[in-house]
Parts: sequence; structure tokens; C-alpha cells
Amino acid sequence: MLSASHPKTDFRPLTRAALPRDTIEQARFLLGRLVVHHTPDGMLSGRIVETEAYPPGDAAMHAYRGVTPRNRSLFLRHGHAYVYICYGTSLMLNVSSEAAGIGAGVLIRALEPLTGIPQMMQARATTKLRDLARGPGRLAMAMRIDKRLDGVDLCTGGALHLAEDDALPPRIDISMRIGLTKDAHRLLRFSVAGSRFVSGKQIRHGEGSALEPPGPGAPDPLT
DNA sequence: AGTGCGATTGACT
DNA sequence: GTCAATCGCACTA
Repeated sequence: MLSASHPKTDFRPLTRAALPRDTIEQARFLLGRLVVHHTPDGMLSGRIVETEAYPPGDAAMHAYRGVTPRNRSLFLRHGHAYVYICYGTSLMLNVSSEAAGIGAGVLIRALEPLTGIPQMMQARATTKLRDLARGPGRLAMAMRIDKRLDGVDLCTGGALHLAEDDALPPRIDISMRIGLTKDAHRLLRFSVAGSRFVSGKQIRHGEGSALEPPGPGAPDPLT
């Protein structure tokens, strides 16, 4: 019989045609979709519940000052992985989000674990389900994502890929991106309303709406 | 070749 | 709530 907690074993990979070629659209689109990683230890997967958009021209975006060895994956056609190390210890998973040659990406910040939960608990050295992939560094550790996956195509059914999900669309909360020192005021963080697997402090219910997305030039409420 | 700084996390008061 | 570990990389000289 079916239930909400019934573990899925068969996913429909996300095609590039279905993935928006626009950073902010993609950040919203990915909420509720899945990250799937086939490893020698089994299939690890989780539902995306939190993203951040780093669009072209954003001073906080890693490709802001052009191509470097680290950020080159951001310039790949939308749907490729950009994996980098932050603060010397934490790996971050991004999805490139614009046409080839345009640097931009969506940071995947948190997952609701679906399959491979015991393996995730082992990798994260905790049994707390809520903390397995709540935060970008934790997410990468739980999903066994490493720098070798930098630059891989997430839309061609490789070991690491994105997938569709049936439970769509979620209600979306909107807030400021976390941890930035540049362009921190922009409302480019998106999360599934009510999810317990979202990182950071919970924002007040009703502050964001899927019906009223803030454009890149949305008025800044803090200045 | 040297320097400064993070898209974080976990430990601690 | 506060705070420091940690190191790859971009930038300067």
C-alpha cells in the first residue's frame, strides 16, 4: 500500500528541457524536486526544500568577476553541478542556471532525506533525521558529494542527477540569503513553507508567497 | 611568494 | 546567544 513515507525506488530524471534556464526561476522550480546520488553504498536521495539564487550581475555570485579555475562550472549550460569548498571544510552543491558562457547558479541548501537514510546517518555521524541535510555543507556530506562531481551534467542520468517528484508544487517562502557580505539584502532565498528540514531560523508564516515572486530589482525592505 | 577572506559548522557560555 | 577552526583560492607584489 502507498503512504507518504513509502520509500521511492524509481525516479524520473529531470530533463534539461524541463529545467528553467533562468537563475531565479530555477531556484523556485527546484523546490520540491529531488537530488539523487547513486553510490556504491546504494541510492541516496532527498527532496529539495531550500535554495538560493545567484544570478548574473550579483556581487555575491562567484562568477561575478569572470571565469577562474574554481568557478568555471558556473559557466556551463544550465543543469551542471558546481561543487566547491567553503571555509576550508564544507562542500557546496550548486546547479548552473543560465546559457553556456553566462556564469550563474542555484545553491541547494537543504534536503528532506528520502532514501539511503542509514548511509546518510553514517556519513554525518548523527541519527537526527532533521539535521542530516539541513544546511549546504551537511547536505553535501550526507549525499557523499565531493569535488570530483564538480562540472558533471545533472540532466543526463549520471550517478548524480536531479529528478521530478509527484508532490508539487509546494508553497514557497522567500527570504534573504544566508551568510553573505555582499548583496545580502536581496530576497533570493527560497524554501518550502512549513518544512522542518529548512536551515537557518524560521521566518514568520506568510512572509513569502509563490504567487508574488520578487524580481531581481525588487524593492529592498531593509534600506 | 605572501596575504586575506569566505554561499559553514559545531562547540561552547 | 557567541565564536573560532580551517584551507583553497583569488588577488597583490
